[in-house]
Amino acid sequence: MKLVTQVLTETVAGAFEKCGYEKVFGDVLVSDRLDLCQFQCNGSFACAKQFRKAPFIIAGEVVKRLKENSIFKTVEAVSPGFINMTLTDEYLLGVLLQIAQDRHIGIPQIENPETIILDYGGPNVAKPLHIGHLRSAIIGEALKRLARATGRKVISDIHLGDWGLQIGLVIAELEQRNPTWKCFCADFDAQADTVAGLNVETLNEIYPFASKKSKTDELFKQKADRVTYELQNGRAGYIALWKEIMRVSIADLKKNYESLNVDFDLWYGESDAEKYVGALVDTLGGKGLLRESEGAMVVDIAEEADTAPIPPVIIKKTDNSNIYATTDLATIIQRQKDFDPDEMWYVVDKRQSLHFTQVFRCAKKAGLVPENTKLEHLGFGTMNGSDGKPYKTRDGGVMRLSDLLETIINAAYEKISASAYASQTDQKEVARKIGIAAIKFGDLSNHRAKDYIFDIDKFLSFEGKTGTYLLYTITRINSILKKVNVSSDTPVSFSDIYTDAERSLILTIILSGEAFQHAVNEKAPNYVCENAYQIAAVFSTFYHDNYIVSETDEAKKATWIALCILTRKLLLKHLDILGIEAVESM
RNA sequence: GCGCCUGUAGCUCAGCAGGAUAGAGCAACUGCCUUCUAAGCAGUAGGCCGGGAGUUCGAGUCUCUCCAGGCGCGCCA
Repeated sequence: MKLVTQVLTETVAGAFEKCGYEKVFGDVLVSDRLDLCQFQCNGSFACAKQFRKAPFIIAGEVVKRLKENSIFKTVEAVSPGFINMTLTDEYLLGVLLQIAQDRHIGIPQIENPETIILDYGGPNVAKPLHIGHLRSAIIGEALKRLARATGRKVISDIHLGDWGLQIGLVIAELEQRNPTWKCFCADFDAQADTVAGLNVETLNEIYPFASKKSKTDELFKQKADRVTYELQNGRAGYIALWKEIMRVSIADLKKNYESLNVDFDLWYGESDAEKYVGALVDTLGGKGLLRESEGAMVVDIAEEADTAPIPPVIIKKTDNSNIYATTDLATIIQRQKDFDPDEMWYVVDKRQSLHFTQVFRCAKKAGLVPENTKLEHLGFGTMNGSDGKPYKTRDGGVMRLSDLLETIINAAYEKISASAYASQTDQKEVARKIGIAAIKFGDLSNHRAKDYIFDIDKFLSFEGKTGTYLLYTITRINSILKKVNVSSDTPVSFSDIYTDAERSLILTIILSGEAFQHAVNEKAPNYVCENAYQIAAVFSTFYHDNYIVSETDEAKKATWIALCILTRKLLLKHLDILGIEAVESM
């Protein structure tokens, strides 16, 4: 269905045209002065300039035409030239009913859905998830759901870091510790020989250890580089061990992402792009883009308009092994071949923006994707501690994602245990949902590209503008529906608007479509958060002012219940898009 | 050095397709649980939107400049 502002824009644009002006001046916005009106049009000012006439006069002429329209309760020209509009209650109720009956509850659908590959998550195998991985997962998941909710086709890919030096480091360290393992023998036979079993704990411990060691121990670093190269070139023993690392690590990752309610269509990794590296090098070579520089093979991507020197992309390192630009480019070839997408979005730390500039330019230059394919890096900011520096645990280490979740979920559990409303059976599950909601909403309500201060106490309080508040609002609605014995999927109807609080709620619900539109255009889930909070807050006022269960006027009561049902449905939709699960009671 | 990003209330942040009185939450202070969950509601107080200049009828929002902070700048990802 059409957005209300869109319908009004057409109406007002028509009025401008009838008055002899141009339609472009008819843009209608949600009023920023809700005390004066619901919608406004400021086109008279620009129109005044062009037609050399006072804005107030023009607004007056347009308003005269608009008054012929019965959808307005009031429509007036206000000095110095605003056009202020307020819709009739009948009209609002009509739109509300449309939303209630719309398959997409008023979320605008795109006409020509594009196919988008969404690359987020990006964890490294053999490396425990820490809070640095949180944002990519949360933001990427929300963007995926948001894009899908507005009709787009999205294919999500976790893009595992499973093929670079980090694997070489782990294998090198394993080899030093267990030199007798069969997989390290030159004559390892993948058919006959088996690999020693690994577990997550070992892997989690070994990577930080090896990484640190490589910085001080030059010989070890050289060994890791050699292992990386040999792995990428198919040494059987290393491949077999790598497969074991992958098996253990992916199982653990799946568990972690599942607990965050994050899931991927594709569990591809850098290693899956390996088979396209040959094609990449051929293409680049064939187009004469590849050149040797300081022992490495590179592609120049600097452009004349650049305000800063942009270094070339390294395709092959001095030792002929691949680097992340290589696999990213090879991955683009793979994605183009498999899905022919219209867009590729990368939800990756904003500090990598130079890297993506290089990769995207190289991809375009080499014709790896059609000219009009959009390649976009959606960078996000760092999660800092209250000291403004990257978040650390008390002892200065990097905080494990699982530890963070546990802390918050435990706090939620304590609160739940004290509640009179929580059912005894699923308190653990309810606590988990509340904890995840708190973390996700806290993250997503910040602007994506900005760094933000992560204050764990703020999350533990479960008060104010939080994910908890949204879940709480829904449980209140659930409670009412239970008391009046009405199912949440009962078809709704609305007889009238009885109170101001109600009108505010209705208007907020109606304007949700605009919020979703804005969110998807800007690829900014924080608009969804803001809108969800608005709905919940306005509902809470309405809830506080009017007692629904005890209402004796049947028509009024039925309308209010209908409002509860619709509010609940819409809030659930917001939460779903944010990747947050609701609870029945808490 | 060059480039990118950020600077809004005591704190954490929205707002940045330019519009009429700059919004939340937390913290502080007042009220409200014998009617639907007080994880709530209502209210008070708190701002030269980093400084300066410009564009505009109109700037927190656009441009320039200065200041402060963060980040990035070839073989890690």
